[in-house]
Amino acid sequence: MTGHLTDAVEDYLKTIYKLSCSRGRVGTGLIAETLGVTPASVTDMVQRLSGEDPPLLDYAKHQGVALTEGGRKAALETIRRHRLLELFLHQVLGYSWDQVHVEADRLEHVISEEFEERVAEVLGNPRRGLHGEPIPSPGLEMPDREDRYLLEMRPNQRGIVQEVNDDDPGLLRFLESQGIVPGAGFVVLDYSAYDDNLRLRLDGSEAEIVLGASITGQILVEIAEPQAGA
Amino acid sequence: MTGHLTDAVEDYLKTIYKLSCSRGRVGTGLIAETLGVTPASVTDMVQRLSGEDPPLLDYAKHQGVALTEGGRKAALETIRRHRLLELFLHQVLGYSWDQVHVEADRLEHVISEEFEERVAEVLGNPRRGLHGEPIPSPGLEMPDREDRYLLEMRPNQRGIVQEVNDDDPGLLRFLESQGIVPGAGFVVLDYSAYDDNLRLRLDGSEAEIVLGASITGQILVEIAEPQAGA
DNA sequence: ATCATATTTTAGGCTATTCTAATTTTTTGT
DNA sequence: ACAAAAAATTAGAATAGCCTAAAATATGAT
Ligand SMILES: [Mn+2]
Ligand SMILES: [Mn+2]
Ligand SMILES: [Mn+2]
Ligand SMILES: [Mn+2]
Repeated sequence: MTGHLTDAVEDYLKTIYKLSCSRGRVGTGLIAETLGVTPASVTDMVQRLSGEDPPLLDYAKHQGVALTEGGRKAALETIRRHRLLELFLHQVLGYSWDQVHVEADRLEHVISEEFEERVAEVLGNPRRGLHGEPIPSPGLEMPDREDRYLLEMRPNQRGIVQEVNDDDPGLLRFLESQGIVPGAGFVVLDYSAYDDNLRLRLDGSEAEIVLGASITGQILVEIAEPQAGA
Repeated sequence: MTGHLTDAVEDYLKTIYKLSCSRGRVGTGLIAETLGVTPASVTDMVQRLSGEDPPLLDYAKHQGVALTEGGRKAALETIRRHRLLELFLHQVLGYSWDQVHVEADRLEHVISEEFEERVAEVLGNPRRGLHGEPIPSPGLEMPDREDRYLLEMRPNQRGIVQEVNDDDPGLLRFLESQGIVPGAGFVVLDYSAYDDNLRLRLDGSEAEIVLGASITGQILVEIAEPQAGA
């Protein structure tokens, strides 16, 4: 019986899911930092979650944690709710794209299956969230993605913005003001090895935009290999 | 500083508000029964809430509790959110009127002021909830009401349904099927002193409906004193 | 290989909420 | 007025989360 998961547990699982996409196993320190709690609290929680009836985490002392299949499903369930809620808050209640995350982060733990289904239907069963995030299917399948960080791009490469990190409202407002939103096509003009700045131009715009690594590391893109004739 | 109130505290205040509308001070036993917890838990909670910086409750041992002005405001804030949410779930997400209460009872503790305001706006700043409940104004004013229980009515009196108790889904489905919804006018045909049954006929309907006291005690009505000439 | 640093875990505590069982207070019925 | 019954309170304990400070373990640099 997977009884009900508490808000805290859902947030831990969600966080571990996201962190283990890049790195493999995740250390308690990183989880603590991401969640804004102390490492001691994380150790405590991961020990509890790895000792459940069907464990949600795979944990060994000093080895970090990984999600079990059950933990992964629970994480994806919460992520689906979160992303549907963000879209809903924007499209139905008129929230701006920098406001939705905080509200969704609380609501995601409280809505019923029924609510989730009705929201999905009102939104037309979307596959992408407000910031370009893929939304897990109702059956909790998550598409594999080949997106790269804008950070990795170099001059003359073309790309299309796929997703932007949504947990910094200030950054989101800036990106929106610059037209850097999912779907926007662009070309990289210049790369500066000293500070990792990228200079780029959005399709259909004259203006050139210079972005530092702390921004380009938050943006996922699809890189279009440069056409032979150009 | 009234820091954030927990879900449990909000539910206690809401419950005490409703109970103290009929009776004056409320005993711990009644609160316990309504909330589905033990009397010991209630004693504990009311002692905490009456000992806060600005107390939310006025409590004296064995004397029951009453809300302070702060407690009343907090209760009305939660009640406003609850009733707006019920309407929203019905009108925007298509919930039926017997489904909304349970969902709203969880969401009411989690939505932000922003969410409340946007929902109110989408709904057109309604004054009445889905089951006829008055919705406290944004400034938390609650209209005085003179509604009576259907229970108290006698033959030949006419009335208009104002509000039905919404915490029993089965009853709500029954009432809807009979056309007993807020706004419905009716006349009382008969009263049986033995079992307190009432027989009545809804305006624009031929059918007669017989209701027992366990139902008529859940329905608030406005009684139209019988016109002189009829 | 060894020591210094960084990371992780343990130990001990705190708050909020609830429970059960025991006790106290109030109410009621004679 | 008094005992029995009902209601309320206290005492003691559990669970979930979180914290700080101390101890243990791992890493990595000479
Ligand atoms: Mn988000
Ligand atoms: Mn969350
Ligand atoms: Mn309700
Ligand atoms: Mn509630």
